[in-house]
Amino acid sequence: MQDFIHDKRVYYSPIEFAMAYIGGTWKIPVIRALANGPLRYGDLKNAIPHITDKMLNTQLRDLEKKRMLTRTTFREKPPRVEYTLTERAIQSMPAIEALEAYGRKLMDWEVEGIVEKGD
Amino acid sequence: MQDFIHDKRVYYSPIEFAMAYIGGTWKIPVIRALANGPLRYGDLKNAIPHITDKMLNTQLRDLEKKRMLTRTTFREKPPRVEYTLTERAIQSMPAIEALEAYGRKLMDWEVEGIVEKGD
DNA sequence: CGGTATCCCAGATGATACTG
DNA sequence: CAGTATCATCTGGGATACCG
Repeated sequence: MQDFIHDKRVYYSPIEFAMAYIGGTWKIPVIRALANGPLRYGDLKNAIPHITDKMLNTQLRDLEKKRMLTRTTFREKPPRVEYTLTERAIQSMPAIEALEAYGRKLMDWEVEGIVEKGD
Repeated sequence: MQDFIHDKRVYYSPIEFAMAYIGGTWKIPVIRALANGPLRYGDLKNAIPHITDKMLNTQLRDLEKKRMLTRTTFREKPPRVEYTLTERAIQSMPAIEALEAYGRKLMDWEVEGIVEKGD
């Protein structure tokens, strides 16, 4: 395919472009945590093991900029902030599930020590 | 899920583990280039735009170590070396295709400037 | 509660040149 | 043909501390 330019960056394939949206260590965990409905910052942090404030913040800002989620502030006492997935993010689910299925297969192979034809 | 330890590294999910096998800029391009059958180093380099010798080598060694492909040397004149995908790599195709489909969707959305509900 | 601000490092990637 | 070697750079992520 031809190169695709977006936001001053060059992508050599649709896959590379998709990776900009769901790649990295934390984007998929964040998307999955929000899959069943909006969550607040604190809930999100509790739902994602090992994530630090810095990484959660960085990822939330980046995902918002990429229009993968929206940030809604409710003027309550105390103020409440909710994060909600957009259609863009919801559409990534099939790819995420395919990745997970493949990851499970790889893990099973490692654990069972299976050696296939060609190894 | 519980943490998964492999080769002295900790993985928090099957997805993270899958990414170790097909993540990064060059692993998927290499796997796809070999999808229709074995290729030699030079053919591989020609088939993958923009890749440098260093990155092609690094990825071939890494993929070989992860048993995603095999390296076969034919004692001919001049010597010939062929790279062939293993079953592990072939099984990654569904995930790769799902990623590509999602990437194309994202590209279309960017180009068409479509704004979905929630944006 | 819901974040920001710094500083820092390792590993991934790139540029360039060289070799059996 | 099929690689290695070196050096430079860029960026994700961690540690730590602070703020309205």
